[in-house]
Amino acid sequence: MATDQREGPGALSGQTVPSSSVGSYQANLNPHHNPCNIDDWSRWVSQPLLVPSSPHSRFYPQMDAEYSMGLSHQNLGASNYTWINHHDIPPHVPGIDSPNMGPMGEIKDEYVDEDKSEWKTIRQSPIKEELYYSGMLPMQNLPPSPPSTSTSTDSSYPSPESGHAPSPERTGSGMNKEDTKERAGNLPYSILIYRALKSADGNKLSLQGIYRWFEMNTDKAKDPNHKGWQNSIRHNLSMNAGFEAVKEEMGPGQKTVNFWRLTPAAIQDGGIQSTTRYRKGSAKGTGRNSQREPTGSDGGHPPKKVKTSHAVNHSSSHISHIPHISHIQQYPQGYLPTELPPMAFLPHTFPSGLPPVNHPMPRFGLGPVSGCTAQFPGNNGVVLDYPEMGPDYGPTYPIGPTWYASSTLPNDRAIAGSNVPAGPVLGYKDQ
DNA sequence: CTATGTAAACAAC
DNA sequence: GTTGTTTACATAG
Ligand SMILES: [Mg+2]
Repeated sequence: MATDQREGPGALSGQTVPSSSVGSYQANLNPHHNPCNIDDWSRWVSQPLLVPSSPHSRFYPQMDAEYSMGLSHQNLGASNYTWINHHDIPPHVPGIDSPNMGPMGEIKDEYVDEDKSEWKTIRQSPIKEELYYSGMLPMQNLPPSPPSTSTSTDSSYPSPESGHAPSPERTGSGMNKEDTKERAGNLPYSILIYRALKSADGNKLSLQGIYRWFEMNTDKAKDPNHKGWQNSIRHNLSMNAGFEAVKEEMGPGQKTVNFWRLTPAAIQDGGIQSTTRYRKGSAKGTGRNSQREPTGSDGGHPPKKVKTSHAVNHSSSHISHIPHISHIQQYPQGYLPTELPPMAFLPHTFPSGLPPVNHPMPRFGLGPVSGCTAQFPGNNGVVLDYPEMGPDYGPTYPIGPTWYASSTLPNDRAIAGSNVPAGPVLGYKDQ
């Protein structure tokens, strides 16, 4: 069969934590806010969390009320990601069962380092269906696109998104056909890819990012009927001129990452065109305003040269002082991650030893992230730095005026500023 | 014919 | 093994 072995769920899941401030959730008009449709936002509302001092901590966490999303660690192991998605876990009711409350409701004041060795055993979980809000995707935070005055003479797809983000759900009963249709349903790959990129910051995503998007926003990745979906995606990316590959340098000497980006034309015309134009002698679309990728030669060829761009600097100028942090590193150009490496959602094992709680996390692009830590050789700990007030990803605790550490876990070396306005300034905790 | 999905060969990493 | 490019084949409309 020699089937393309590249299919199937591999590394997955990018994600984001809804960043709200204190108390209850309310519509966030912040353009950076990720309006993902999760059925019950209240479950993700920041909750007061008293972070106890840890003898292990090198920092000096204050006892100020801290807000955590109640979910934390991400394992950035090299492989075998799998997210946990236990629907059997009762919704977390803010205020009722605080993470720091014991079975009896008592507040735990003892911090116990989590045993990460345990994570490995937890990790093995089949990817369940009906995950969260598979249908939706953020179709906002994009510069006002010019009216889709599709002037192309060729067949171009009508602007896919008619304004609204497909609603989530399909679990259980409700699911009107319209939903099925408007969702990522049976739309062709080219359009889906378009949507994926369109929804991404900078209209670009890595191949893996696109895969992830498909996994969470379409059925292609789950449905056994769609076998070579990844192959198809690649095929479309390559063949459709509406998608271009761009190399992005993450900094001097650092690795360059490849992204697939929507062509300006594709964005302007409000959509991409048919990927069809194989046919050896198809003089179709080879003409001027065609968005077709001109067919050069014939075989499996050297990857086309890709354009190079640099990450944009969205950083702020000032940096807060970070106590007890060494190797403070600021990305040369204010590394604004386009997206993060694949991450897995692991159940949050509370320090108190309570049973782990697996929150269904929204999974998709990292729009609202303004900064993040890099992957550490050997381990984990990526921290997302959100532009909004509030903690970043993980059970942060203050280590300074505007800085928060992701946790006190020995292995979580990463820290990031939080209330810092879009400060992609990172620090490493002394090991 | 056109558009789309798949498979697959094949090059370059 | 992954990422890209491109041809070939099948099929629906
Ligand atoms: Mg292309």
